[in-house]
Amino acid sequence: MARPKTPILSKPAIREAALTLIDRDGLEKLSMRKLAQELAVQAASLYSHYRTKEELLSEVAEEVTTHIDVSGFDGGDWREGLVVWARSYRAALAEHPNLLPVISAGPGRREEALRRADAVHGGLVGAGWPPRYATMIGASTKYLVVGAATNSFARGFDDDVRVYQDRYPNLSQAHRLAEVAAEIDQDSFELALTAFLDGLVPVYEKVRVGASD
Amino acid sequence: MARPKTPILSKPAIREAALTLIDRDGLEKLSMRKLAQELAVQAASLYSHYRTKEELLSEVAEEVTTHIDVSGFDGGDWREGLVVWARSYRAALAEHPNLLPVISAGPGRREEALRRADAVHGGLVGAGWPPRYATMIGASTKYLVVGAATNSFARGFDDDVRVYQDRYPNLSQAHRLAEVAAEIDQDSFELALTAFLDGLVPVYEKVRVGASD
DNA sequence: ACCTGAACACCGTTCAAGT
DNA sequence: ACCTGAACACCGTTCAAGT
Repeated sequence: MARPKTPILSKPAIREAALTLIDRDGLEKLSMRKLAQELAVQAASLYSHYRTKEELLSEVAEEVTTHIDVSGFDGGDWREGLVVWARSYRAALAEHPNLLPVISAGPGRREEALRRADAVHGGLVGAGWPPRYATMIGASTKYLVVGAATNSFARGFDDDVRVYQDRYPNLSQAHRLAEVAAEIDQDSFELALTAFLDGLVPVYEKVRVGASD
Repeated sequence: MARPKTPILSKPAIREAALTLIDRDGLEKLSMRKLAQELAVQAASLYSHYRTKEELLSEVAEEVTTHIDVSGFDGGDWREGLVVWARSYRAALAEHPNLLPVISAGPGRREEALRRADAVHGGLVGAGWPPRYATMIGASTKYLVVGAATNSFARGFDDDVRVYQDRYPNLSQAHRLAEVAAEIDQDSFELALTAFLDGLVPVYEKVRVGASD
């Protein structure tokens, strides 16, 4: 049975199995051999569909980030656009935390990622930001999202941080992180996003183009 | 010559060689075998000094981050403290960009990282921020630094992004990134940091403790 | 205590061969 | 076109053995 009449594998099926394994066991544990085993196939068979492991991971990352929402710019409100984009971006990363290193490795050649970057840039320019500021603000917002995801989901503190409690007294509060980690992460992200956007307002007043007031 | 009278290896020498190879060839290319070869030794010999590759990398990361400066809080000015911390943090990451994944994997058990986290938290509380806000602001600032480093040094766009220029017209400006990447990165980081801190000021006025005015 | 040589249990990827 | 079996060139880590 070297070649069944109907193909066993397909790109979507391979991606799905890969993502399931990554979610369950972590990115480091994923190997082409284990992935093949999960699909009841030989490792070499995967290479009939994906040329490299890297290419496979890149497409999985693309799939996961498809639901990032850049429609918030449609109304012409740059602040709304950034908030919707940032929150949906963060939500996408939170759904598959083990995939974060792949996603944050950059959009690479991923079509959708480039389309979204274009929409953000265009939305900001359309709202009156000079192109150079649009670039910087797009980058800055991404910093916040990716940084928040990295620190939150990649576990910033060890599980047994309590060990250090008495040695570093000021951390006594921070150590409750282990218990209320998700809540603190969420609140920190919202604080950072709000403060950042509030801080941008006076800049906008100063540099915006097409202003008549 | 199974054991020379004076040891060939030492932890600092191993770390130095590892960092040199990481800087030169990238984190992924580093293997215990290549590292051993560089030190004119067998791979197994490294395990007399470090129990795992992970432990070695963790200590290299600790070494690289030693110069992060939290002294800015000494004057009681939280804004100055955060600026000094954030800039020196970013500078440390920029010096060894290939090591970024290891550093952003979290402080783990690294002593110095915990001491700095404590200093930041204590500095913010000392300046009048409620403990909960101190935690959030410390986290947020780290988001900015780590996010900026990830997007900047881990190459957010492909080298040959120009391919997409006509397909995504609004990216025409963003594509100059390739040439002026370092400058844009720097400016974006400063813009984000400044806007974030400016946005925090009214929050501070509202929540600070020990205020008499 | 520190290093060696050989081994174990893995990797990603290639390729002739089969249908 | 798609899958197999075997191979190649690697990995991190262990361990008895040597000094």
